Amino acid sequence: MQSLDPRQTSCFLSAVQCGTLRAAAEQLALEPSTVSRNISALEKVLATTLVERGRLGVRATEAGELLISFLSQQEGALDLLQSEFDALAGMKRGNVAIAAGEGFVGDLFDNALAAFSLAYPDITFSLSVGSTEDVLHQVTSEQAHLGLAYNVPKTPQVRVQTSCAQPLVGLVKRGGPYDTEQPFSLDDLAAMPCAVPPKSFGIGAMITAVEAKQGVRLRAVIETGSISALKAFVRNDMGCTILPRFVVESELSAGLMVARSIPRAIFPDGQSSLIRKEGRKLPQAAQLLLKHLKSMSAFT
Amino acid sequence: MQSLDPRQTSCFLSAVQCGTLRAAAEQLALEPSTVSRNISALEKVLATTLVERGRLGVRATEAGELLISFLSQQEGALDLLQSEFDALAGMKRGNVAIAAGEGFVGDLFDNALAAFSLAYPDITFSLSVGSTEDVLHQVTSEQAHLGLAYNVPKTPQVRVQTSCAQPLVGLVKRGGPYDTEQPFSLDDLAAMPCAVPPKSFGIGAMITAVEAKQGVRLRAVIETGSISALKAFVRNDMGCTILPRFVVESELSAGLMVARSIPRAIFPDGQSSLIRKEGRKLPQAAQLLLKHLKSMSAFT
DNA sequence: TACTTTCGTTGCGTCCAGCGCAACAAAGGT
DNA sequence: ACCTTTGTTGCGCTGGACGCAACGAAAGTA
Repeated sequence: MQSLDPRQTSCFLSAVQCGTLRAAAEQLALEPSTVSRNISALEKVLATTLVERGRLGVRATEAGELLISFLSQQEGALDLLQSEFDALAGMKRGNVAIAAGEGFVGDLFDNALAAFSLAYPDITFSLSVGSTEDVLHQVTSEQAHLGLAYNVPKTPQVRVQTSCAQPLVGLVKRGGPYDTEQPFSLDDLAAMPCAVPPKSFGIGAMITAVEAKQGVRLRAVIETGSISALKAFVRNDMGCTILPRFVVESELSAGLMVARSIPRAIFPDGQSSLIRKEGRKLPQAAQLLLKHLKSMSAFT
Repeated sequence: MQSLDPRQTSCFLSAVQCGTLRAAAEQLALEPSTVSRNISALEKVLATTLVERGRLGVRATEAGELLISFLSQQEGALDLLQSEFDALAGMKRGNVAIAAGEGFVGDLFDNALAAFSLAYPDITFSLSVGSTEDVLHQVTSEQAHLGLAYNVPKTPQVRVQTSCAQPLVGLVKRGGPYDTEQPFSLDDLAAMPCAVPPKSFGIGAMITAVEAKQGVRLRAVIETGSISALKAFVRNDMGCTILPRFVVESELSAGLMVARSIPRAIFPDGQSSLIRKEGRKLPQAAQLLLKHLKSMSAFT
């Protein structure tokens, strides 16, 4: 009964993920020859070909796909084992991988992670920031334990742990030329330059849907996934952006910008959601964090 | 995300199985210092104590028990992966473990394994020979993939893949003093010396049941599980033995002995069965062999 | 109580398995 | 036709892992 050498399997996984042995070598800080040899050794141990090789790089064979799946399951099982150890020892330790829309980041740190880290100093985090699509993908592919996103589409693979209606508001510089000092009508919005997120973001998708439904087009001067850029757009009085209120709590408090509501007839309420993969057993640390994330502004 | 080094885990498993590091070292052909270091390294990687150490040796901690369980599951998953590889590649390779009553051995080789091995030269076999009880145990404890036995009792753990009614016949030397040249009555059988298998054999159990029911006792001069011995008993004209016909096909063809039928009123038909453990997923090679075994004389 | 035996551990020296480097052949791109 | 990038292989180097020896601790025995 043979067993698998972690150095060999990590070379294999990296190679099929990167697409070439040389890219894998770079990722692993090894030489291509090392990666090549380790994969060959693994193929010998398992007596099967794991990758197709060529000038265009490598691709997993069907057997390779089986091994990827096996290793993924094994990693999950090892995570579980580790968290069982942690639970057993009464220690709260581990790493939690979070994928979040950038809009959540301020809220996440201000209203959750700061206090949590104080209580559990041995728990670490991996935070990746991206679109609603990215968050969804990270959660379903088990690269992230938890996801924070806006307007997550319903999918059987994802369990919405908690969510909250979060209407979009129009954000402009207080007292600037775009500040009409009253709720925005669609005409108001259409008349001024806007900065919006792309469609892969929950907000961007919603804006696109409203444009289609209302037969109107916003003057999207800037389209970006960067919340900082959207904020900077407003801060510099270049026009208006449309975001959920919780994204800019601190800027509103500081009086840098004002939020004007938009009638529900134009923009129905969106949802901010805390998600996890359905059926995935989370390590202890992630389960602990789950409870704390409910105190975020996004969910109140 | 750490992973487990097979050298470390094998030292750990051996130590908890053997009870001392020194015994494990001996088993693994290593030095005690090596085993000690490997276990310590594993504990460091997992950040938990896996064994309690003392003058009386080592014992797994609760965390250690979790790891043992994990490694066992991993080994099972790896076996399955390997057989998936085999199936995928269309390669006919692997080892099939068979447990059989000795009576099946001739039939097994003559009518199944010879042709099968020609067609699949890379498939190997482990054959253990024993009683019906032994066969049953080997199959249910997954030491054997397939079992060949006579009069297998019904049990939910066992699936009978194929079976066939196989009446017992009286076997005597052709033309010898015990050859009455007509079917045996119970009195005939009781009057001559017999060689019979023990009760743990399907045949032996059946004989015992008939003795009880008919209120008669055979002169069991020899009781043995060795089919060769039973045949030799007849070949030397020492008396009669009682077996299913397929056990002695070649001897009958060669004219060395004759088979006289026994009325069903005395011995109801027995069953020869090909069995496997219910719910166990068989490797590809065993599944292939399964089909071929149906052509044995025992099942026609 | 004193001595013996067996346990796991640690210091130290040795060595070879696995690495990096360089060069190569093959295949796709320009 | 030439260039670039791919994966592979020969060869030399080295440090990680091993064996050996000795140690301290704990249980067994006389």
